[in-house]
Amino acid sequence: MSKESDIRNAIWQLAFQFKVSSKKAIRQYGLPLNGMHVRILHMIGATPACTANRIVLASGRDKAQITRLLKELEGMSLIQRAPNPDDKRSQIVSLSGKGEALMARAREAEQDVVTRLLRGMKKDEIDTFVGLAGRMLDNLREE
Amino acid sequence: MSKESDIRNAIWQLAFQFKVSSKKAIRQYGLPLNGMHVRILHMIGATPACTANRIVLASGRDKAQITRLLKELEGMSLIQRAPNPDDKRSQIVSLSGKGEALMARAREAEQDVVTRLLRGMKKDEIDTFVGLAGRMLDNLREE
DNA sequence: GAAATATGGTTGATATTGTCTACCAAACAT
DNA sequence: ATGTTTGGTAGACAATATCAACCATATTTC
Repeated sequence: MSKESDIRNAIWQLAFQFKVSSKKAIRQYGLPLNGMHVRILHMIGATPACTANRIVLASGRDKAQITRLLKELEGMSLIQRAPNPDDKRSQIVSLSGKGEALMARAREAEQDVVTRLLRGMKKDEIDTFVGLAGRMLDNLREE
Repeated sequence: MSKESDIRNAIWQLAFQFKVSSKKAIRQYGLPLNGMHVRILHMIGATPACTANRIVLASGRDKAQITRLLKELEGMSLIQRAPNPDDKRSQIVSLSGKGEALMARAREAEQDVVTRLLRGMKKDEIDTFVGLAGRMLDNLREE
């Protein structure tokens, strides 16, 4: 198997299995969230003055998709919106109290998966992996 | 940002961007294939006595999904089926002449993406990444 | 200051990928 | 011979992704 196949398979298989494991963990915790919900909630929690556009930029996803996801999260009362003082077109979204509580549980669920993922790995190996992944991502984005 | 967030983001963002770039390349080559089509065709090309079940096991995907994908590829005359001499329930699938030709083009398209992905990276860095990814994948599968 | 262009967000429509269940024929175990 | 498991298929639905068109607002240009 060529180098090309190796790297492609590695990324493809790892990402899929990781997603499946995370989804299973979220489900086992009884959380009413999908993968993208959790990802978006993490971003909202970690981003001051968070707007839909910032999530679009940070995630690389289509703005239509992000708009829909935010609507679902709003419908579940996990986030709240406030007018953006700097731009009448947009709103600042933030986690609601319920959203915060739910995200705490989600973090636990995901922590379990990451612990399994990284078992037997040294800190510098993890850092190496993240660093290499970052460089590859940068390479792809240069276009 | 915690170690947990780092690794999760790294895998998530890299996999997505890689998929998007690959899809774009396939499209630019004018190939009538989706991501999963290309993946499956690769597997068929690389697997002697290939059955649906072997693809299910190798890819981790649902057998219903694999069945549908194979049907689509058959419909596009990219693969052909022959009775499995060892098991009357299953068929051996292989690339047709047309499938071989199309896969040659797909490999070119994907080669371009991998070349960009790996730009500025040494062979041992790539091997390290693939090795680390493999270990993580193994960790997740242990359950 | 008005007009043109770009941007943030929304909606509609559709495509692609994924998941779960039930079923049938065949293979395997008892 | 019977019961259980397996390979594959089909139905139904869920989740994720993409593209286009639109509106209100912001920015740029003249």
